[in-house]
Amino acid sequence: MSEQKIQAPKGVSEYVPERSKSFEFVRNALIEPAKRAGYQLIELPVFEDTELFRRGVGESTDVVSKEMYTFEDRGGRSITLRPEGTAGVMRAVIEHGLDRGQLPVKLWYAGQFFRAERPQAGRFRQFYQVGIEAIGLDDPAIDAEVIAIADAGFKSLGLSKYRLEITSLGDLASRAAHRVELSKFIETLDLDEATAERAKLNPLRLFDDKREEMKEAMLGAPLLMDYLNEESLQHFKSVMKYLDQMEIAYVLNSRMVRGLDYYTGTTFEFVHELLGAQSGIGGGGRYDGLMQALGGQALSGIGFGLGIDRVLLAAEAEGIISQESFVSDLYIIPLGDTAKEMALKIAKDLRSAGKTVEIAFGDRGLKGSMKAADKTGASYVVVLGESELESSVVELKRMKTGESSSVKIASLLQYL
RNA sequence: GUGGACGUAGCUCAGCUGGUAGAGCACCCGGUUGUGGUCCGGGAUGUCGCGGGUUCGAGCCCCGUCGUUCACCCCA
Repeated sequence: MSEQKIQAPKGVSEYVPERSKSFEFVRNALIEPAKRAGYQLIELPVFEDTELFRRGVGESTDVVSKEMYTFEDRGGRSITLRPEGTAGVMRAVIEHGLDRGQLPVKLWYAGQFFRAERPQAGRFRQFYQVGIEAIGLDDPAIDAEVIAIADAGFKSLGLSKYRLEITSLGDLASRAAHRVELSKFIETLDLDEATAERAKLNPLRLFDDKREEMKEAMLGAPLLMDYLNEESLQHFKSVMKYLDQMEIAYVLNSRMVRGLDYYTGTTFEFVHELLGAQSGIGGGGRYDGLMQALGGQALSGIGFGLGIDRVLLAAEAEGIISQESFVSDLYIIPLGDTAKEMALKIAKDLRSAGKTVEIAFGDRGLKGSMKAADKTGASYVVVLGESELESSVVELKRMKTGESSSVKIASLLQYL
């Protein structure tokens, strides 16, 4: 009698063969450009002190106010499953004094993140991100490079149906000035309760409303871009200039909104055309006050987070994920127990020489084993039976052509 | 959190106005002794998501629940 089945928790994304191969491929492709630009791995815990996100991400954000997995551990501490990566990285940078050496500190990470949202296409409660952070310098060239690294990852996968949107949120002074004007404007609007509530929390949010009537109403709203001070404006112009020079296409979106409080200055988002409502495949920006807010020095930084799940979805939507199957070099079919012992030994030796070798287990018939070998896509197959054991010579069969040749077991390696 | 759709074998789905389940693919075995991909034959598989209710009787109707999915919201 079987017990009741246990299912995965609601809304998690998980990857099993064959698709796990595509996931691995996408993840590595997104990491590679960061490595080539000199970013180094930082491996962090998936849970942190809840306070880190309250202060780092911001109490007023949806992420912190209603989407965090927070619980008390056995010592009565408030723990939260990380909903994003930047805060944790900053915490670790401060804790380990990484910012005491040469700047910028350049780090990359990859892993799972958690947000208790209603699941939807491309939106999961546990999801995967690849991210980088460049901390300590305010050079606009770094902004451009960070963006270029994300873009390089998408391009190396062959993605083309996406666009890069950029804007500048300016510094604190610019934002404060704009916020006053924007709030005044919003007061002239006739809003429903929920929307008014959102406006109170963060008036910029209204730029993101998807309803046509709201888009129209916001048409005349004052734009933050027009309130940037000279320094912010120059910085942003430089970023655009560098992007132009690298021939990275972008569109200026002065109505872009980001949901995390720490963003300042250069802010960007990659949007894929084929994905539906959850179309952001990556995003990031500069954060001026974050490190200080977490008890560190007053250093600026910039980084991004790329959604592996969504990039995979996008790649599948564009039909550019190659489903080349797992291929082993050699498939050994042992007939009988002595042969099985021999097979294990041969496999072990060839593997230590770098070959991918599989063995037919379970004493199934030769025909079945051949079928199994065929399915794995093995390049070569060898049958180990009485005569082979006696002569120490096997028929090395090349699966593609069906041809085979006699090879000494001892010298198998040089024929693979 | 709010609203809509959906939930039948591993996968994709069929199942007429309620009468206790089927196809294709996949899987396993075989087609004379030890060689795959085609073909032929045979076979296993489901408490019809779960729990209640209506009914003589429910995969089909009703309620609840869990899950998936789409949109809002939010974001990767």
